Amino acid sequence: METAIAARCLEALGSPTRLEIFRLLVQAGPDGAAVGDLQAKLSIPASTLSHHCSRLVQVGLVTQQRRGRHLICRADYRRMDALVTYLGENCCQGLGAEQRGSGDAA
Amino acid sequence: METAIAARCLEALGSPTRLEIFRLLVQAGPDGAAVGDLQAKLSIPASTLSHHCSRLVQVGLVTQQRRGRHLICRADYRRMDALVTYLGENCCQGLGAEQRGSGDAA
DNA sequence: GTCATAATTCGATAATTCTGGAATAATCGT
DNA sequence: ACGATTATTCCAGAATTATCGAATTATGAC
Repeated sequence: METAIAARCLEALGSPTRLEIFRLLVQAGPDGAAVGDLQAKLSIPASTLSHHCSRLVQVGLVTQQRRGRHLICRADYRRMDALVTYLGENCCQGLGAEQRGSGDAA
Repeated sequence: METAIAARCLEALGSPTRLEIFRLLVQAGPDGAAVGDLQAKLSIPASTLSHHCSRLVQVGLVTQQRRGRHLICRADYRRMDALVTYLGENCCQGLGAEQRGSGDAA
């Protein structure tokens, strides 16, 4: 993953609301969650939520699929994994992601 | 790590310039790098760079230490590791950080 | 076609962040 | 003390992002 792309993903996740949205989608698992479900849990106006969702879609962290009147959102684990891998390789003492954590804890 | 803190860290890294600063500091290793060194590599005005650096310091991803006229910056691996762990545990299919990456690459 | 539901897009305002020149502070060498 | 170096803080303007009501689009049910 290129640095510019990583930065865009990080920025997308760098909002409390959007991070929470993404977390909810991860919790929802492969079935995903409709925008309306997210709205019910987050209690924010529909238009605001829609903007946040499309931000996550734009950077590829979330995918959307129409299902009738519902728009199902799903976390794109592939993308997220690439981001975490990028951070592990570029921002963590130069170790690959697989080796972290073996040092001193706390 | 709390979600609110994680979001702040992600936002701090979510700028191409700041992500590059952090990467440079990781590359610099334990010796760190002076603000001036960063400026030479990034070619941005001193005041702008200073703002970006303090943003990273504010969220705890970077520490600073005076050494004579130089202000040495260092990546705080502890903090970064906590962030990556948070992402692994909360945003990656519910797997702990230790299990990622065993699937298909690409 | 009409109505209800689900979500987006429009449009405008508020708030925040980014940027960088100028002034200031801190430190060192002489 | 003076000058040079290093970096911050002050300040203001530019640019971006956030918020959300109202209007619009899309789909399904009848």
